[in-house]
Amino acid sequence: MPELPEVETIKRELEKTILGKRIVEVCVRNPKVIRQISIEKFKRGLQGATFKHILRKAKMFILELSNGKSLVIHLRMTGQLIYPGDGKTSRVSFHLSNGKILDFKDQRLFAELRLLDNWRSLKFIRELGPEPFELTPDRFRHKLAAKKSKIKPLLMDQKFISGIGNLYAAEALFRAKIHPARPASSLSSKETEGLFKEIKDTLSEAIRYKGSSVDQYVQLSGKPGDYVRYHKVYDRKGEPCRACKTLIKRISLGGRGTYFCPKCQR
DNA sequence: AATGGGACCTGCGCGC
DNA sequence: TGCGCGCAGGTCCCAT
Repeated sequence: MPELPEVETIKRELEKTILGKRIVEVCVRNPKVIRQISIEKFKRGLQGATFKHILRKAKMFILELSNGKSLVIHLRMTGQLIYPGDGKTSRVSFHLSNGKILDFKDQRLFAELRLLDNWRSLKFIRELGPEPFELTPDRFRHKLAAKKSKIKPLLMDQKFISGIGNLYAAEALFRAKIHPARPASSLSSKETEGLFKEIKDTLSEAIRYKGSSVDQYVQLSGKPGDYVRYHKVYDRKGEPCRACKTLIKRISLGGRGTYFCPKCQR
C-alpha cells in the first residue's frame, strides 16, 4: 500500500535525516527480505559506506552509497522505514555514525531489499512506465486510447504508468467520475483529460498530507499520514458517498478490491 | 492483448 | 469466549 505519495514522503524525510551519514553496522534479523545476494555480502557492501543520494522511482527507494553501490528498497504492502528506531523489532537495522538507527520493519515479509552495483539495470525499474508527473495530457490520452483493458487495473499497471496503487487509483477515478471497469479506450478525450488532472491532484494532495495511513504505513518518524480523512471511496464499502449519499460499492477487478460510487461514476 | 488464478506472508475480522 | 477460515495487498509467473 505505500504508493507514490507515501514513498515520496519518506524519501523527503530520509534526505533531511540520513543523507551524509555513514553506516557503521547492519543487523539482519530476517534474511528473507534481502534479495539476490547473501547476507554476508549485503552487510559487507553496506558497512562503512555513506548515503550519498536518495532517489525515488515510482514506489521504490534508491539509496546511493559512497562506494558506488545502491540500496534499493520496495516496501510492498507492510514495509516500514523508521528513524530514529530502537533496533529491536525490525527485520533489518542500520546503525549509523551518529549513534542512531534506521530500522526496516515488515510484518508480512513481502518487502524487498537489494544491494546493487547498478540500480538502473534492475528489470523492474527498467520496465517501469512513466510517472504521472512525467506525462503530458496528450501522451496520457494516446496511451489510454491504445488499451482495451479496464481502466482501474490499467492505472495500477506499473509498466503502463508507475506510482499508482489500489488506493489512489480508486480515489482518482472517483474524482474523475469514471467507473473503474470502463475499457480505457472508451474514455472520451474530456474524460482522459479530467482523469489525468485528478490523478496528479490526488497524488499531490496526498503528498501534502504526508500519505495515507491505512494498513501499516507511517512516516519515517513513525507518525501516521493525514490523508485518510480525505478519502472519498477507498475502504468505505457500505458508507454513503460524500457527494450523493449513494452507498459505496466494492467489487473485484483484476483480483483487487475496488471501491466506487455506482451513481457518481459512470 | 486481456484476463484469471496462484504464490508469497501474517494479522485480523468474520461466522459459527 | 474460542477457533479456524478467508481475506488483504504489490508484483511475478503461468495458463487460457
